[in-house]
Amino acid sequence: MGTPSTPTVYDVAERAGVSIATVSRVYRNPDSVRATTRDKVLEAARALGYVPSGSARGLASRATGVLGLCFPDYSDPDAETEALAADADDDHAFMLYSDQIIRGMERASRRHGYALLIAASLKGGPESLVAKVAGRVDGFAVMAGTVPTDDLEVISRRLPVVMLAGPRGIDHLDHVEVANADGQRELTRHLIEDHGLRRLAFVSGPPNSPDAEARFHGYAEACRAAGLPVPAEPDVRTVMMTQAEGAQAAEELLARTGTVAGAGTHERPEAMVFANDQMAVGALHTLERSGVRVPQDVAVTGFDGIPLSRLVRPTLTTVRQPMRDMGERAVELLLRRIDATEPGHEEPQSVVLPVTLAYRQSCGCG
Amino acid sequence: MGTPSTPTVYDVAERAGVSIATVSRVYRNPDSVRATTRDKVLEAARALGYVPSGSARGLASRATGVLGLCFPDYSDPDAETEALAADADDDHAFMLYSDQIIRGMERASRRHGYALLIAASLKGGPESLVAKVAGRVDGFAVMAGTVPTDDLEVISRRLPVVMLAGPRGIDHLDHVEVANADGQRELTRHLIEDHGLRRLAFVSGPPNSPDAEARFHGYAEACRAAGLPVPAEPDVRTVMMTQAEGAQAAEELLARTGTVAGAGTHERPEAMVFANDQMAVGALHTLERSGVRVPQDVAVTGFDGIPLSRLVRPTLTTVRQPMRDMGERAVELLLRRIDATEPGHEEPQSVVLPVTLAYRQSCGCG
DNA sequence: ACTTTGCCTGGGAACGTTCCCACCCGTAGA
DNA sequence: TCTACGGGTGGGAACGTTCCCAGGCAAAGT
Repeated sequence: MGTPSTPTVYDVAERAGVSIATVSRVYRNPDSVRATTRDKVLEAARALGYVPSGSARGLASRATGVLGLCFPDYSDPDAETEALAADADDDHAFMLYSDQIIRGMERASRRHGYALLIAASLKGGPESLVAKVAGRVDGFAVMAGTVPTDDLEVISRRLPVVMLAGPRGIDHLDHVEVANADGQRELTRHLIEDHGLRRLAFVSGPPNSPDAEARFHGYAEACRAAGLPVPAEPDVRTVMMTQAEGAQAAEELLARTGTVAGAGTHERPEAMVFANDQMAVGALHTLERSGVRVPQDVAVTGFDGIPLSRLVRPTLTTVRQPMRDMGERAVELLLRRIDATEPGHEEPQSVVLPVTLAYRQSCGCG
Repeated sequence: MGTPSTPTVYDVAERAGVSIATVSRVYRNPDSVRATTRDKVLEAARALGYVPSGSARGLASRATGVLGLCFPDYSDPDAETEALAADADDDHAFMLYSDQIIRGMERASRRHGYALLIAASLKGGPESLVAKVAGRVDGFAVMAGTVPTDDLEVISRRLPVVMLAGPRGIDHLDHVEVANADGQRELTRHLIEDHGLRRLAFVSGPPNSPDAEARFHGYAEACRAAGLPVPAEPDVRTVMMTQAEGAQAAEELLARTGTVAGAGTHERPEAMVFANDQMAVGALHTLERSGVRVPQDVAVTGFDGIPLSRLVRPTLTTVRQPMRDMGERAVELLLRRIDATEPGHEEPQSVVLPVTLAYRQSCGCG
């Protein structure tokens, strides 16, 4: 009694001389309360320092008004390396994917009256992360590889989940991705047809990276379309797709140059096509050190369109991904499910966002 | 009852043949339950697709495990203008302040086992924003000018609130800010002493911007220290501190050059000191168009250290703010309050983060 | 064989809202 | 004057957890 640590509807009701139902109404549906009563309540609330409990409300109304986003741990291995092309302590000026997606989701959420709960996966306890978010939102988006599939399977039975940029993994989930194959195909076509390059090499990531795989397929398709030999496998595969690995991959490709046992002469590729910008940037450094000129001696391309791609010299030809749109679309998909008043489970929807090409110096354009 | 839309502890308990208390224990304190029992429960939960309700938990335990952040609406007037120095559709590659603070807070929150709830203030309903967040978190940070002071006053009586980068407004709040005056003073000293400039002009924002005011004070102090006339007011004031206004301010300063009625000859300033980077960048454009060379004819400096400041030509000398640290410190302050087991209200704490100077081309360095 | 000591587990009261229902009462229609 | 109607309000049952308190029971101590 008296003044408990945090005032509740009861306290406000008592002070205003009304029932708790009326207090609730004042906040939920102001128009249904007579003006004078409303003012009394508001005044009491102000005096008491009353703030409605989101938890209690969420419990009673079975809706939180919050959307969630789970993304991978920020600190990627390149976090520091990235800085080498810029002021040392300025690297945090660049946005990561997650930042852009956050921005997109935040915008869209806000527009629809939702708040956004974000949580990066902690290597430690996977369960803790999801559990924390899942129980607290009306629906959420997951960046690929953030949440164990098993957990996702369970959770997605209870609330809307949309998968971002990944393999759809669980087949009944909505998901949003970018046109990886299309982008890579077009970029490759550009190298072949517009620049007349013939000997290409593709550097990919691990086989379990759906993005990298899709890009490789686009690359292979372009080769087939141009009548070039169609590779069954990427020329090089890396594990983490980092700058360091990209540098190493470039080295390896250069090393293969020359005579190769049984295969006759192996000429240096005219273009190194990387599955992401990070690797391409790493390669750029290696090539420069080796005295190989880009793009005169060899063209280099990336994928993603990270800010660094434009700062590096030569500027990197790449494929830009609309990460922000991705966030926005994710929200739309979630809301569609949430608003669907629980009736027929609609077909899982899959959105593929178009990418845009950035032709810059490293391929001979710009 | 059969299979209600969403399973609860009761359903799990029933299926596992235990009490709801045990189910709860399995999630909250696994070690307190015998292994075999635990497995039964987990198995039942999995089968049912059970996800603990965050709302219910929050209600019962009076803690949400979530920290909040309210920040101003993203879409600033310069959003598009910014792009003019870069690829047209690439402007979203740059981080805004809010992004960096989000990143900082997210990192720190995660480290301490909290999730982050973010919400930008919607011009429309101010109440709705805060109410939504406030009731749902254990404490939150507010960027200056995002939440009406009255609301803040009420809310801060109920849970920890820390003010970011603003006037502390309400005096019992913790707050975090950067050393605006120090940075501007040092930068100004640099112009005067290291470059030997004498005629400086300061372009500030509106009087109600505490940041801009603090910077002006630092500027004035440096003038006094150098024995130069101490300005009582900035030479120019803008309203929104945008690029456009910066450009206009530069024009105005140039226009003042020449004979001024009654004031004798008014020489062109040797340095234009802007209270933020946005305005400085705008000025750079104007000066270039006017054929005024930077830094030969006039030095230009900004404040903030936005990514654009390094991309623009000449590169902009500025003061970098550690926005990310700001987010981290904010979290620390919040946790301190939260963990304080409600006893003596500690003194409100005020953290001032040091800034770092970036001497670049626009002042004659770099 | 009889306590004592703990480990596990079950009971049940909060936690602070929302929302359906019922109730009161003044006004308009008959 | 009586009935219908409807805006405004109060009562009280959920909502799904957590957590304190007991109680049961087996292993260990006397």
